[in-house]
Amino acid sequence: MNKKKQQTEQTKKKIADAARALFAQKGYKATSIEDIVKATGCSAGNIYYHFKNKEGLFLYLLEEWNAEWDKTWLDKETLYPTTIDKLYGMAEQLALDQLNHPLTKAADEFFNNSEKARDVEERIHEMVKGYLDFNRQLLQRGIDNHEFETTNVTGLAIILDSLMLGLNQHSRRMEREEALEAYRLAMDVFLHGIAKPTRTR
Amino acid sequence: MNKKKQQTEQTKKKIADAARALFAQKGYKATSIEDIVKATGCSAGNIYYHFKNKEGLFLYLLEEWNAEWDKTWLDKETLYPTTIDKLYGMAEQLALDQLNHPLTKAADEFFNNSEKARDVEERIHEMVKGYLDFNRQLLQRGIDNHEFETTNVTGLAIILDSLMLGLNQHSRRMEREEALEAYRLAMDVFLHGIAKPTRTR
DNA sequence: TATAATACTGAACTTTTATTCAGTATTATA
DNA sequence: TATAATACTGAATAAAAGTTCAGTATTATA
Repeated sequence: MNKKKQQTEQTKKKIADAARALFAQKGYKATSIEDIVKATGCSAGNIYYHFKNKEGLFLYLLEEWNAEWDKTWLDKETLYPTTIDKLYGMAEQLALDQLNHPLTKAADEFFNNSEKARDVEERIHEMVKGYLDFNRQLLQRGIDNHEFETTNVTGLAIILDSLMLGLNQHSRRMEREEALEAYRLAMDVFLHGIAKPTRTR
Repeated sequence: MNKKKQQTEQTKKKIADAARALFAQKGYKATSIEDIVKATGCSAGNIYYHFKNKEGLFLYLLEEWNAEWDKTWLDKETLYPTTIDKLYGMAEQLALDQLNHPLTKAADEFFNNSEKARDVEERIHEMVKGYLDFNRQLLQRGIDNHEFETTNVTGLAIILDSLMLGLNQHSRRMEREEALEAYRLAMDVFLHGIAKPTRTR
């Protein structure tokens, strides 16, 4: 009850690694099962033995990715004293993540694709909810700390996610420093706005 | 030299109208040429007589759409006294446009699709540049009017576009009023930020 | 060792869909 | 009216790519 499990783990990892690299490089649709077959040396059938289908394989990678993001974040988070610092930290991590690991492009393609099975649609929806919850909790802490003056936490969570989502797309055309700067600027604006402080709001 | 041109115009419009509705409803990839054939009653060959290919047809619709957006905007713009008002007005128009005319979803699918011809990639890039220029000019006017305190106009143009881009995605899951409110809130944040006005920046 | 379970192969299947093109019909030109 | 140009037909093409499955090999179980 060991050599089998070990083998399965190893093969699954081999497929996942190759698929991740290919999806990142070529995009979701442009990466065929045949490509993964060539890259791994294992058969098409074997891929379908370990993963439900192409969508399932990609979802697996997405969730693995999310889990790693969370882990990295938890390690960092305590280092940031204020919520404002945390926000800048989050923006930086998102920027770096995107620069190092361009699965984001394939993810956008996947999310925006019109032909998705019902269960896939649901899992994506769950993920989005997860991102929003993350933002909501972060912002709520800022409110509790009296760092922010706002009531509509849910609304702001969406604004923040929108900002990151959009930047994610734009930063694909940027160099490393440019991207990092853009994410910082986005946080500046999110926190302080651009209007002169007349504050007639 | 008349009945022919008239016929061409009419057919082209018939195809464009049907395609627009289908793309909006089903998405880009999920809309087949066959669908358009059925909806218009004209043959597949005829579609290819009037448009280079499926991509070309979609690009035609996109550019038509952009042109209309500009026209609508120019009509409204003068009604807004300050740049701040203009920004809220722009956000509202984007929200409404998206609510009434969900070609945006298909457009995202199209933009994010990994398999695009070189010339298509370029036309998309031109469009993005157009959006950024639009933002840049708007913001520059605000600076000239001393409404904003900022120097990095180009950076802010990207931030603004990112915000609208991301909201565009989120607002698909919203009702009309909710979406409008989200766009307004986004503008509030863009202009004033969420941090308490300590302004240690 | 015999049997069951698991891991894997790879060719064939299936389906989908954009695109073409030889040929026809309609309208403009001279 | 003859000829050229334009508008259109629709069946055939063609190529891709995800998925399946009957069969084989390897390992666990009893």
